[in-house]
Amino acid sequence: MKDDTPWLDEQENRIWRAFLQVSGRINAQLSESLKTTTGLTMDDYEVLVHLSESETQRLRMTELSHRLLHSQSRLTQRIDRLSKRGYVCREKCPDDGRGTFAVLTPAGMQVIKDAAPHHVKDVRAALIDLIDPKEQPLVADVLERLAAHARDRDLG
Amino acid sequence: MKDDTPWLDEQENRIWRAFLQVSGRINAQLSESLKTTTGLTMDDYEVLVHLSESETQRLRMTELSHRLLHSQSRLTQRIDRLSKRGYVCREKCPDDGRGTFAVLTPAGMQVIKDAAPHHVKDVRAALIDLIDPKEQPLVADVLERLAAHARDRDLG
DNA sequence: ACATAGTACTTAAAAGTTGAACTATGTCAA
DNA sequence: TTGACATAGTTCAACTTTTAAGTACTATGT
Repeated sequence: MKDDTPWLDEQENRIWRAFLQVSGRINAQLSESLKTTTGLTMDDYEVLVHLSESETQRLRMTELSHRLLHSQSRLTQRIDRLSKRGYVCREKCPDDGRGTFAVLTPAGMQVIKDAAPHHVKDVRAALIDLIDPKEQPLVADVLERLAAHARDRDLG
Repeated sequence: MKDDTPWLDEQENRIWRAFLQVSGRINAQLSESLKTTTGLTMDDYEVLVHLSESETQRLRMTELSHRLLHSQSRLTQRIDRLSKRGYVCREKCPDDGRGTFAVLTPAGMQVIKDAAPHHVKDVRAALIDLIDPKEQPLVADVLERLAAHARDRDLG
């Protein structure tokens, strides 16, 4: 490469390093905690959350894989495992013969309801409660800007 | 569970969702980019960075696994692969018969030197350049607070 | 000096992920 | 219609990570 991108300065470097650490560690801690209290991985939990938030407790496979940032084959296999455990099932999409819905079962709904309070507590302890309410608007703003940018880049 | 942890409010939820998205997407994008420009995964790159920053281009396996947040066996196998490619090698620790150093080779040093400018450019594009310099001190502060907390929790 | 416990790392098998190929269905223009 | 192409989802082989032992050495107490 031959261009003028400047190196990261002191403060930029601190941001980058801390970001790496935080995203790695928070994820690890939440996974750990979820697994011991509910037997679910973070990925499992995220699947169930997205389904539970859908009006009809169901989402198309492709839509769900986009939301989770998972490949389709990864999702196929995760849904296989979750349905073996009885937390989701598949339904053919009536409008499109190619399509499949992942559907949350009552058992799945129960599991996530049981898990949620623990999880919220962990999210607070690892993230939210460490950000002063006065800082929160700016943090939310920056994070959403980053998220929007990353999303655009993934698509457009 | 039976306790008083309050649910996440609107703003807290925005922070949490955006955080999840950002950490997932930035990681995916940097990996993608690293892989196409240098053939390294993010994990490979991180190994080489840590070794290159050590005074003597070497670190004990356990120390390295802690820094990377990888299990020991995961690191063992990653070092196996990197050493097959000639970027690192192992050396017995003279002071402790149980110990092993992972050591950066000249080829490894070269690879990372070639990769770094691309990577910095990507980090800027995905993260740094999207944070206004006026916001950076606060963001650095918050992220380091989160990192410190997560680190403490992992150890003590 | 010897047993016991603990640490550092590796190995092997199971579980999960990736990426390409495959099946089946839908769309659209000639 | 039909043929070409696109889309939804699954499958399979190669690869990576996890989990659970296993090996080898160090530290500690008697």
